[in-house]
Order: sequence, then structure tokens, then C-alpha cells
Amino acid sequence: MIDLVELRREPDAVKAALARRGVSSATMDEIVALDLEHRRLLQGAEGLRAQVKELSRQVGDARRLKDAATAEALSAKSRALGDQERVASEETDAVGATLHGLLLMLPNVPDPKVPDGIDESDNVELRRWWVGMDEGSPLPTYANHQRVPHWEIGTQLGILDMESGAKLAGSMFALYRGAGSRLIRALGSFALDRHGGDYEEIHPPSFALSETMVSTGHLPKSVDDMYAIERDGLWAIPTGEVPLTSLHRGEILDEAALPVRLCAQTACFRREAGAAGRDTRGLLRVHEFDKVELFAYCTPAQADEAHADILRRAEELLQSLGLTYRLLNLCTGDLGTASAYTIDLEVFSPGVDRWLEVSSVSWFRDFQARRANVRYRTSEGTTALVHTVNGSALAWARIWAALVETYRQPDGSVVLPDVLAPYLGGETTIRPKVS
RNA sequence: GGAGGGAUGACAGAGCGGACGAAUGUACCGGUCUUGAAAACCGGCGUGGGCUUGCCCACCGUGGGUUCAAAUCCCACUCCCUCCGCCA
Repeated sequence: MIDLVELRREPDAVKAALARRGVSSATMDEIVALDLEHRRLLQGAEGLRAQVKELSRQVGDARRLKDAATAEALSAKSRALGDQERVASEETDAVGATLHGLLLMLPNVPDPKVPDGIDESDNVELRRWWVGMDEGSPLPTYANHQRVPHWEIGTQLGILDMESGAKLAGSMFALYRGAGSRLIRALGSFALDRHGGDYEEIHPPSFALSETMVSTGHLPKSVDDMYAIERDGLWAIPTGEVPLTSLHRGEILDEAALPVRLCAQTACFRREAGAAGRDTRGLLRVHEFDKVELFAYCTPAQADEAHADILRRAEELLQSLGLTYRLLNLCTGDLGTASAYTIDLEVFSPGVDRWLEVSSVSWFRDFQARRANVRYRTSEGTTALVHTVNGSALAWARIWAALVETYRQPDGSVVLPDVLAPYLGGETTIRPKVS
């Protein structure tokens, strides 16, 4: 949620910044008008309430003096004012609810570093990395045996079974088996072991209350992208960011304790409602995948470094896995609702010949903290909203895909990087089953 | 799932219809005393909102209700504890 006080102080600047993200000036004008109206009504209602309270005190005084007549007269007066107050409060609350509803739908103010753009094609590529990279070429050279899509490799080796996934849960649900299953498990352990020391490891619930979903900005706006468990009023989390952001909801943290760094591997559930028929082969886009998330609550002054640290760690994982990747500065049109600035990491899939998003490292400023009401006490004794920062490290389904393609051998087997050996029982080679 | 008990400030804990945003203790911050510290004593010490910046309003698990007036009474819900049942 944006800062209403800032909107009052600098309406034109906030309007201009949000216009970059497609928020109409009519919407902003409506919000400003509602805010004004709400405060006007609030003054009236609170004035009435103050009068009722004062009269009630006088009734008490009269009763104590055994002056029943005065008490009754004051009661009657207060009763009448109380009726007015009820009406005024209802009107105030209705306007306040409308205002709040509009504010909840508003995206975050983009940072000046964010480039203008309509969609993902306007994202700005910052740099690329691959093993033994040279400035001369845009990509490493891949052999023909690496130019096989992971769903074919998965079937050949018996390690990915999309058909069975569909049989159990419908299309776009993956089922890994054998060495494939062990690989997906290995990746999570690998990342958690690397970062769990500096970022406290959390294993949160996979479901969340509506309140929790509102805190991150996933509700109300992205309601169609979420799986709902309606009978119990729960939502399947789309990312570990959801529970981690709400871990300290409503709390005031000590400044000395910041940054609070957390990490979690969770299942991530996405309906992909708007993506029917797009990129649906294999693991390109699935309804459920495992992901390790790195997260920090920090002060505004710590935010840059907190963001850089998560980005560094995500890159370091990709480098240690020897995968080709690039960094994108997301444009205004592709930025997530709650984010002020996001760097995406995309891994190159030689078998599909495409870049696949495997991480978004985002800075939310105080947008989520305001919704979740997470504050810290400053050294001056005042309170201030924290900043939240998070990033995936990493989304494993697509990493799995890039790994089996990148490390496919001429004989059709897959030889995985040695860094994973401890998590694979020492066996880094996946061979076709002998039938 | 059933029965009972509970939820109040950072913590402990009183209050159970009227002057209560809330006693008291601990913790914390400042001061006196001290070479220094401790102890003792004195003072301070919740969060948010509105506007005429001095006042007003809200908040005692959450949401409704009763009343001139609710932390206090009534209803529903949530969570925690104990016991029973069921279960990995």
C-alpha cells in the first residue's frame, strides 16, 4: 500500500510515478477526493462521540448526587446525539472502506531505476554469465546432444513423467521419479545448506489466511492466480514470500535486530489462469513447484545491501551449477504489483532454446510492511515501517530442466555438476534404465 | 470431534457498568547518591488516527449487540491450556 500522507503532500509526484505503471489520473483523483471526504466525515463523527462521552460523564455525576431528573434529561440528550453519531460513523466507515479498497488495488511506486515499458519485451538486460564466457559471442556453444528438450530427456531416462502428473492432478502438474525425484530434492538441500546459516531456515505452512495474502499484495488484486481452499478460508501459497512477510505481522522489531534474514523452501502453487496454452510443455510452466526463497526485513538504509546480497547469492547458485543465465531489470509493465524494483534471473535452456525465469529479486520499500504493519523502533525511540526484500534462490523446476539439458551427454545420459554429489549419494550420472 | 478453563501494556498481573488508556511489580530510559557499579530514592515510560498543536477520537484476542456510559454485561468466532475421543 502506498503512503497516504505522501500522497497528500506530493499528489502530483505520486500520480506521475504511478502513471508510469498505468494507473489513471482519474483513479488517483478519486482517491484524493475520498481521503478528503473521509477526513471531513471523521471530524464530524468524532465530534459527536466526544459530546456523547461528555454527557455520559455528566449523567454519572448526576446519579451520584441522586439528581434523577437531571440524569434522565442528560440521558435523553445523549441518546439523541448517540443516534446521530451512529449514522455519522456508518457513513464515515463506508467512505473509509471504499478508500481502503482502492488503495489495496494500487501498485507500488516504481523506483527511478525501473525502465518504462509495456511488457516483458521492454525489460532491460543487464548482463549475461556462462562458464568460460567470452565477450565475442552472445551464448556458449551447445552441442546437438544438448539441444533436446527436458521433457524428452525426462521420458528417455524415466525421471520426469508429466503424463502421470496430469493423471493425478490435471495438466501442468509435474511428477518426478527415480533420479529425477532425487535431483529435485537435492537442489533444495543444496541451496538451504549454502544460505541457511546466514538466513534463518523456516519451514512454514503451505496454506495461508486471506489476511496473510493481503499483506504481500497477492490479494485482493491477483485473486484469480491463487488456489483457494474455500471451505476453510485458506489459500495455497504462491511463494514462500507470503508466509515470511507475515511472520512478524503487527510487530515492532528492534532496530538492532535488523536486518532479519530468513529463508524457506516451500511448494509454490499457481493457477496460471491467464496463461492457458502458453509455454505449457514439460516444466516450462507448472501449477506447483518447489522454490527456496531468501527474505529480509530491514531498515530503509539497509535495503540496497539486502537486495544486493540476495541477488549475489542467487547468482552464486547458478554459477556453482554451471548454468548460463542473464539479469533483467524489469520494466514498469512487467513489475509485480508490490515491487518497487525487481531484477529477474533467467536461466538458458539449450533444449528449448529459451530463457526461463528462475528468480525475481525484489525490493518492496515499505509497501508490504504497511499492509502487514511490520515496524521497527528507531534509536530515537520512534517507530517506522521496515522495508522488505526477497528473491528466489531458486525455482527448482526450471533449474531441473536446464540442468538435464545442459549436462546431457552424447550417449543420452546426464552428468550433473560435482557440487550436487553430496546430495545425490555421490552418484551424479543419470543413465537410461536398462530394460 | 466432546467437556472445562483462559486471552488485559515489553513481561507478570489487578480491574468485572461511570472519573480506566487502564492499579501494582519487573524490565527499560533519565536524574540524585557513588571513584565507578550495584542498592536506594525521584521522574519518565503503549500504538495509531484527526484537526484549530492543544485538544479530541480509537484500541484490554476478533466481530456483533445491550446501555446515556462497556476492559467490565450478552452473542458468535479465533487462538492457547487441561481432560476425553480420533489419528501420522
